[in-house]
Amino acid sequence: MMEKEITIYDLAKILALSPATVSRALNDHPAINAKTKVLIAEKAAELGYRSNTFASHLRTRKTNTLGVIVPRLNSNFMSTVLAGMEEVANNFGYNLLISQSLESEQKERANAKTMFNSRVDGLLVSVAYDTDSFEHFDTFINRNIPVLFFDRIMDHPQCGAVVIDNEQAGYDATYHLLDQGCRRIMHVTGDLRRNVYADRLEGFKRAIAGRNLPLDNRLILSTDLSQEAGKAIAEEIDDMEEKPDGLFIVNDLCAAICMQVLKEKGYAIPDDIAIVGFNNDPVSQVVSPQLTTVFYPGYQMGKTAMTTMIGQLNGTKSIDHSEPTILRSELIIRRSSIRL
Amino acid sequence: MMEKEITIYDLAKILALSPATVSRALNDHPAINAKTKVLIAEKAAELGYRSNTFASHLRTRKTNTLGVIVPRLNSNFMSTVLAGMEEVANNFGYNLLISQSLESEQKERANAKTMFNSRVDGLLVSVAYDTDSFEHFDTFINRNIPVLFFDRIMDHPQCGAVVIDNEQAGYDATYHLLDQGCRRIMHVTGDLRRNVYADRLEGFKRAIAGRNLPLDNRLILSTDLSQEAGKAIAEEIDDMEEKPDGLFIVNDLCAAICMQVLKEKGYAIPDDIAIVGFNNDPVSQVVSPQLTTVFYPGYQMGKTAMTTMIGQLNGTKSIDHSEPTILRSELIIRRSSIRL
DNA sequence: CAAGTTAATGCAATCGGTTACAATACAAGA
DNA sequence: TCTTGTATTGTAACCGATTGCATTAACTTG
Repeated sequence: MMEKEITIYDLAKILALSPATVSRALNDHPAINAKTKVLIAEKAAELGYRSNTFASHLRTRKTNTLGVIVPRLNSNFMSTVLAGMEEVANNFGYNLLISQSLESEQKERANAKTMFNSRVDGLLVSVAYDTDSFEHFDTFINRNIPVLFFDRIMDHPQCGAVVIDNEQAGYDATYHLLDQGCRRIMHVTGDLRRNVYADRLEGFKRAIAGRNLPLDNRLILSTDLSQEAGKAIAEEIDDMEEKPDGLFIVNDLCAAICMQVLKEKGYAIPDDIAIVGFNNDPVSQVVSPQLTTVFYPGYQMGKTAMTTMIGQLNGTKSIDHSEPTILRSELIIRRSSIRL
Repeated sequence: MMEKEITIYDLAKILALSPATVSRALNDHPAINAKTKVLIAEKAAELGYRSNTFASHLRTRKTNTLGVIVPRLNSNFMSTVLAGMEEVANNFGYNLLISQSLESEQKERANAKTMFNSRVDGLLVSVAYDTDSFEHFDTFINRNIPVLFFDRIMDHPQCGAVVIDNEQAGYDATYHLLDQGCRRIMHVTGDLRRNVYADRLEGFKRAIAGRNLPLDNRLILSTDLSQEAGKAIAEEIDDMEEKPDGLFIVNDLCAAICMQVLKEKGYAIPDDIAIVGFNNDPVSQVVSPQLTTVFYPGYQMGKTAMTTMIGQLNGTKSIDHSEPTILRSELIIRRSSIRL
């Protein structure tokens, strides 16, 4: 039952050729006669030959493996990103080593270390919630291993980045709420060290300023965007004297929970408070009223990031690291925010 | 900047020892003097030595990499399973090669092939929706590479399996609906080739039979459990003459959408129709009324599956393949089904 | 026909650990 | 003192693919 693994030496012996010729033929080397190539390819297929990647990697010092570190896998967005990455990586013969940091810098460091020891050819990262330091990526930079950030990026002169225009998305969402007559909009965001949250806040501020409305800092909340946070926000609103008439929470699940609690407390959505979320997560469609949100092009982001990475590895594309690649996002208007 | 990679030969030369001694010391071989080990370990740490896994794998014919194939990553359940697997794998120094079949047998085959060519030491699989054949796993079995199924399992004498007791879960959910006074329960399930769905159906039938109620086959629907399916089911119910008073849909998102559409059509939940979902997905908590569902112990399942796999690889645990490992699930009762 | 090209293939070293089989040193036992 | 045993370290042959540098045969050209 247990079949023996067949090597280029076996093929060479059977075909009365040298291992070198077999190796070159299998790699489509131009110096090898076309007929010989066919012969070797056929025999290889017949005997179920598969290249020993370890021997190959040992010799070439390339692993054909790329590391991916994400905060969590369990979001619709992330798994879509990964599907996009996987498609491209597969096409180019790369494997993916995927791990989650679970939003902890410590785990992110550990993951990075594992990736480094696995000698990935490149690293794609969406950084954790509380990551402050870049130092665990320095080892890669020092060894000339490309690091590319996506979505949650870090600013580094030698690293590429793929993002959506969070500032614009934040602006659009806020503008829409203003457009629906909201004048006192609360903005619930995440850790402002992360570009995605900081940028959305900027967009929020720009939209407010655009209407010459005052910016009330008490209406800007930095939370962990968890389900508990959603509940806490609703409680807090209920306790406020001057209540907001609009709510822009940059996470759908958090927004959905918050909306649910507000409804239980008797607030009418969207009439008392109009709500906008972020990500176009499936929950945004099952809550009632359905949640206005921002569509995040995950699949596209994954494909773009991977294409960029592989382009850089192959040296075909020289990456301009000065500016991140920016993808289009889109405001999806649903009933949670339509007041007119 | 670009640092040179250090090898055991470098260490050997610096310490005036042989590469063999260095290798053995680093692997904690008993024949090596304790002091020598310390000496070598210190020097290795000082110079930032990292073992070249390819050389090692080439020689030992082990990759320390395990393949994981899942239908999709984007469910709370799956990513929790993976977190559990990752934790255990990390502890034992294994890497994970993760890929999604996107519910397609074809893609599952492709993934399996990639895993095979990457020479994973073992494979953990939750099979796709439409997988019929086992043949793409035969290559692993033939080469004595252990294959372990989890959640969506295939019956094979040489493969282990980790599951929840789907029959019991289906029974409990149905029993609960009956207990709430439902007498005409509709069961919406997935592809009955999959154990998870077939078993839940069995539990459903057992509960119905337990009350001496008739089994109406028109009330058993096999769907793809998608969001669209959820909508279609609601339409179908609305068109029925004898409408069900209970609804057991084995997927939370599908159930949530169905409930939403039913509500729009004027049905009172749970009074007209009581609803139970499956998986304890976050959506089950944000819909109103909150959805009764079955808790799925994902983290536990991941840990158990990985522990079993690694135990088998190390030969420490001899696996009993005749019976799958069964984990406890739990019915979580929420307002969508409480009528009394 | 000799010299120079071109095309196709082979030789052998290399990548960096691992490990079977010595080899060495020193202490205990005869 | 000589033998045997034990503890430690060394030698060298792998693992399988890659590739710089020949080598050989066949073909052109002056």
